[in-house]
Amino acid sequence: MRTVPEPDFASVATVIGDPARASMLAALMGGEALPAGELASRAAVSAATASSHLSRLVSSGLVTRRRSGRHRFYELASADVAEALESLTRLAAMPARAEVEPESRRALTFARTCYDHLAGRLGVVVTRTLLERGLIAGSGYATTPRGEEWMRGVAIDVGHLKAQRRTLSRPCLDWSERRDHLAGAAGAAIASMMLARRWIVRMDGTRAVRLTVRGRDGLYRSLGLEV
Amino acid sequence: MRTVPEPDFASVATVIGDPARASMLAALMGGEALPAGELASRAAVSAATASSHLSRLVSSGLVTRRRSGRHRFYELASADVAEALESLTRLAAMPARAEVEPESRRALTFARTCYDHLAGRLGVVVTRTLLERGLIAGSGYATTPRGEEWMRGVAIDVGHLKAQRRTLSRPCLDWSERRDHLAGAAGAAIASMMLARRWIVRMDGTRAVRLTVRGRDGLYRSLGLEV
DNA sequence: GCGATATTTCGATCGTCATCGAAATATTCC
DNA sequence: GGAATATTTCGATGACGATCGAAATATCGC
Repeated sequence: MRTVPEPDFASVATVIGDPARASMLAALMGGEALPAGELASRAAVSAATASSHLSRLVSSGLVTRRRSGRHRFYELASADVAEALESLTRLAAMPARAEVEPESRRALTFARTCYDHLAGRLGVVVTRTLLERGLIAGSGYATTPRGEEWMRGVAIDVGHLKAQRRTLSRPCLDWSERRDHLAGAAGAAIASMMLARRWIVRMDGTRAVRLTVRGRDGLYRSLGLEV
Repeated sequence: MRTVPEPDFASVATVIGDPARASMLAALMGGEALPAGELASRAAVSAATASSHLSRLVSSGLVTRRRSGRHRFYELASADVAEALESLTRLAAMPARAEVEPESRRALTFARTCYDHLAGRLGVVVTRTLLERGLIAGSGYATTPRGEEWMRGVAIDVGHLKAQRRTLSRPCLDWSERRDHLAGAAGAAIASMMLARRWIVRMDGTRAVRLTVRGRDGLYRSLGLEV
């Protein structure tokens, strides 16, 4: 038996691998902090079970806990966690879905947050427009000089984004559309800008976001995109 | 109970999370195909147990099987799998190691492959030199125009690399050095070039590689790097 | 302070799955 | 063909951990 030391990714994977914990992580992928009770119901387990799972998620460093009165809010610990979950999702075989989509899923497939960037049909169509306009390019979705210019035009501090350890822009597989949307620091900045300007607003209780009239207008003015 | 459908990353994580399977995957991160028996001994389990694990790895799409006589060689299915494992490793808490490193580990910490690119002290020092020479830049290790030129100079087809879906260049945390080394399509191409020119050669049975005299010379001539 | 709500701790139960040895199958070498 | 090696299948065992209800703790609203 050899005893070559290896980095221990097994323990992290075990933590993520439990169905209840995975549901909680998926809920937290919306990017918002959620209380324990909400996470319990999302995972369909008792409060007691949820509590034990949550403390494990915290002690393994995947999730952070913040107390606010009698509630305790949980949140993904970092963008690294979101990226790891995303890379696992990419590996997961996408089940073929022929069924009609239920009302509850409608909003989610139209537009939602994927941790800190935009996903769903809206995310995909915005990304396609960025490509068509030459603001991002190539299969790696690299930001072009014209793309940087555009970002500055919508008040995004590109220099600040480039200083981060994070990749500036990259594709992220959209599970409902089965196509890529834009992720990375630029993707996050764009979604953040859209939220700040109230082009999109979060719908409570889910990861879904709603496109406002102002947003429709903003997308048309800044990208020539008609939604 | 809500039944909003979510992508199923739990099942993939479960597969990765078992210690025996994780050991096998870690061994396969070396980038080479290995036979079942070898993987059984790396994971310190019986041949029967290994066989069951391996078929699960194959059916979940993480690993591919190729038969060659009475052997069966296993290999990571794609760079996506390697990237997912890497992102999990980044999340795994690195244990503080104060111990003297045993001989068996020496070669591994000096230079090894991390799936398809170079890691270890050599990987880190080459990466640092690329940064100092301005061939890659920023905390995202983006390839610069001068970097592309340098790659063409060592017979790497940059256009081909850019056409891939993969990120051209990005950092990857080195678990033995606790610093980043270069990964992505460019990192893979450089390691591949070094192997092809026999600047480095694989040491059998491990992920370790050895720097040849020719390699020392090549690194000096192409990068001015004295190892 | 008191009832209501949110969360955690405790203790017990139960199912799943990793594990192995033995036997079966496949392939090579001579 | 027959012995040796590589791998898989089968069946049985055992351990870990996910689960819950009940009780404990903490906070809020009044």
